[in-house]
Amino acid sequence: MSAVEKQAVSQSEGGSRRLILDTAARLLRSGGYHQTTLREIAEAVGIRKASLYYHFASKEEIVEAVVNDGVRFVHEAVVAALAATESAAPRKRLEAAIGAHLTALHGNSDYTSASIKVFTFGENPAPESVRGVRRVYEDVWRGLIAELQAAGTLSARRSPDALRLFLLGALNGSIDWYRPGRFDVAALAAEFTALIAHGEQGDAALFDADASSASR
Amino acid sequence: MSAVEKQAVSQSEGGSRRLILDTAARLLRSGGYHQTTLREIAEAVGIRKASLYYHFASKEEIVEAVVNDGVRFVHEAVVAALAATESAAPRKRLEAAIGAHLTALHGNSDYTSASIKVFTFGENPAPESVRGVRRVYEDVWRGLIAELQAAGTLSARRSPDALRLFLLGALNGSIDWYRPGRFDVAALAAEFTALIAHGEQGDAALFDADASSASR
DNA sequence: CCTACCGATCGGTAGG
DNA sequence: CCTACCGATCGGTAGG
Repeated sequence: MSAVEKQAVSQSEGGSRRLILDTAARLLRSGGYHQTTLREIAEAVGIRKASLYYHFASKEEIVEAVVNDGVRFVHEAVVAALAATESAAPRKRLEAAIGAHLTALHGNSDYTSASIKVFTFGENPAPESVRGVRRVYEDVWRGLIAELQAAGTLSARRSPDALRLFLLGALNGSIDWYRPGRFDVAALAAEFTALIAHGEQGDAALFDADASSASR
Repeated sequence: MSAVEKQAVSQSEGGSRRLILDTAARLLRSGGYHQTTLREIAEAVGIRKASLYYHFASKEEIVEAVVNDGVRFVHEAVVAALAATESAAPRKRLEAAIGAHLTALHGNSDYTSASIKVFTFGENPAPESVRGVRRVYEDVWRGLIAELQAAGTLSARRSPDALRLFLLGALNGSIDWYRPGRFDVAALAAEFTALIAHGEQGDAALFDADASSASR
């Protein structure tokens, strides 16, 4: 079976849905909702625009699928990072969660950054499914922040809501300035953790590695 | 001269340029670049769409004017806040600057939030004038952060770039969640200041007022 | 998954 | 600041 035949088969077998979403995610990441057209998506995929309607009912449905997948992606990454540091120091868990969030945003997948881009510049009220998926992810941070405030890693005197909104805002804001090479994600996660976490004296070792690369 | 006559005169005398920009700012704030059309702007102003071209050469020119004014507006507000607290404690100066930035974003003017909305979701590379105006504003924060790190209010061990990007990202991110009534700007400024500034013991009085209103 | 088509709307221009 | 107009492009549909 030739590569062309294989592609034809894989498309007819349903892989084309994923291919459409991958492409849409990439275009939405850089162009946002209105700048991204169905024609662009179709052309990049290699089909006709009308054929998109064989897989999806509307542009909104495509965008919604990308946005939800993007939130689920970062959600799973952060949950995994917390599971992997289950018995580590609270501060390490925070750093791991921040690192996972930043990696989801700036790694190889376009879904999460597309999600932020589209949602942030959300002209229309986000569909209910999007708000639900997002809230579930935010709950992970609510839980983590409560844990860290109880442990004293984050000040118990601060509003948990303000903490979460401030931190997630700062992390998501990195899509506007983050460029690989200027910062690397691990160094950035360590910097951001140190910015809001107590017990700075504990990060002397981190600092040597951090600051030199993060202020490069 | 009545208020209505005054308005009519100011419009016929060239106030229409300002009126167009005010209207564009309001629409750009809620809709972003692509969602905001010249027809909408013209209709809201009460003229024909083609007449916009009597005042501006293109949509881009209108948007650019709004965005630059928005950055200048927040810039002036922060500079004024710093001037007003010139001899105050460094921490108070930080709080004043944060409060001024938040007030510019969430106060009565639409320009700054339109600026953030359009710039953030900046599909196209921002025009040179926009990048210049923005950089001048960022320099205010560079200076303040250096001052605060020297004073020990912000940790000198943190990257100044990371501090600035983190803080401004968090502040600008508030356009996605801030609603008057849930938080008030002054309480929010105090919370955010406490989140990143040292010397937390000093803010016991603030806290009593803060947390109760900020976590409402 | 395709060809062919549609009404709506976009930013912008001509000419006054 | 207006009327009148334009080519381009949008998301979406018909019918296969």
